[in-house]
Amino acid sequence: MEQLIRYVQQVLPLSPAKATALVARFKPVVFEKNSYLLQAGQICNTYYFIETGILRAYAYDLEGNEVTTAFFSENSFASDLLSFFQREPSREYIQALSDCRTWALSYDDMQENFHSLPEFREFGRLKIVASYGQLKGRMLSMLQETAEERYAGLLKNSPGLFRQVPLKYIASYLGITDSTLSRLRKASVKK
Amino acid sequence: MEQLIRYVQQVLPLSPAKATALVARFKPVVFEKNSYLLQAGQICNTYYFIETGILRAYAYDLEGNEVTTAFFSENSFASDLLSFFQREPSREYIQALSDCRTWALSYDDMQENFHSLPEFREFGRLKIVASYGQLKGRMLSMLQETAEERYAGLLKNSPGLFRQVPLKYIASYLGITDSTLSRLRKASVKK
DNA sequence: CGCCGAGTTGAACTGAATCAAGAAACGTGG
DNA sequence: CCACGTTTCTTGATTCAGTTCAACTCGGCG
Repeated sequence: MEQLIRYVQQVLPLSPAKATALVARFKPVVFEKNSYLLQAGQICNTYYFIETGILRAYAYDLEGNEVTTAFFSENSFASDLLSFFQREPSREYIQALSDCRTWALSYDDMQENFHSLPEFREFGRLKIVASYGQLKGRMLSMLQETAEERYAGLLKNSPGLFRQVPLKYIASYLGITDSTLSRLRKASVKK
Repeated sequence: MEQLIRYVQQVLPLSPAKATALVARFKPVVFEKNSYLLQAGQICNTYYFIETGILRAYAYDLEGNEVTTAFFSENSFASDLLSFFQREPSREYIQALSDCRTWALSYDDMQENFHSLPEFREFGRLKIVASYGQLKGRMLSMLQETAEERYAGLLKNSPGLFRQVPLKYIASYLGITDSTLSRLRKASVKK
């Protein structure tokens, strides 16, 4: 719980009392490796803070291939924001890639927080704008960069990822095949 | 002005009085073709509703090529949301591709609205979640679809674009060269 | 021990980029 | 309103990044 409070305070400077109020409605939930926090077709009803562990979100494309849309690591939030806020069925799965300890906030509790805590509104706005920014950055990298540049960028920004998750998930996150990722890795060792 | 009010009411059902209050701070501004609503380096300070006209947002990639990141048409909002909400310099240009009539809301006026009008908070949240959704859809289409599928999709969803803006901008929006777009167009005529 | 998922590698193939040239449309000044 | 220069768009030839598919290795696990 302290970890979540510290995280909130680092996003938005708040007194300990306010910060504690903000997180009061989060409930502890654990997931074991390979279990699902969300399945396609469900309305995402929970906003999770990940205390330990790592997750991925993925969807299926038209030909039935898995596409990894996001990774969620320790000290960050996991959720399908679209499904969560627009109250519509998700097209994604969110799966635990390791055993995970999380803090869960339900949609209703979040609404309560929005109504009763102005700071929570601010926090929410900051978080969604940040998510928008991440998505936009990734979007631009897909438009502008080669596979090699995207690989190099991810390796630089999230070196831990390569130690924690199977390469095939990383490949589909980068929008390339696992063969190509393997070749990129080989090439980058030589340099 | 009535157009803006109608737009607001269609996003969020509201009484005429409330809707009018929501848009009270918007000011009319016109732009002529090829002028800029925002330049890279500036902090985006205005949220524009486009009554007539069409705009595009673009940035430069590492090699100095223009990349069109978005189009904004009549009856929608134009802004660099990241720069606007995070109060940091934009990396994009927003340019009028035709003469435009707009309604402009400044950052400060938006904050006022957020504080004084709960409905505006709701409206704002809906809009940013919708923008997030659009970006995510485009992101997925970049990951999953071929150039041809993306072209077909855009043609289906925004046929008007092809009549209003130069193809080279559409090409860079799709993440392809103008040569390739030209060939795709030729191929799709044959079918 | 044998199997299975994860990763690597090779060879052939392909979608899209590049580069360069030409045609068509556009707008600007005389 | 025409002439000229500038974009815009098309097209061809070539190249290249990344895919596909299949074979093979390796490490873990039942």
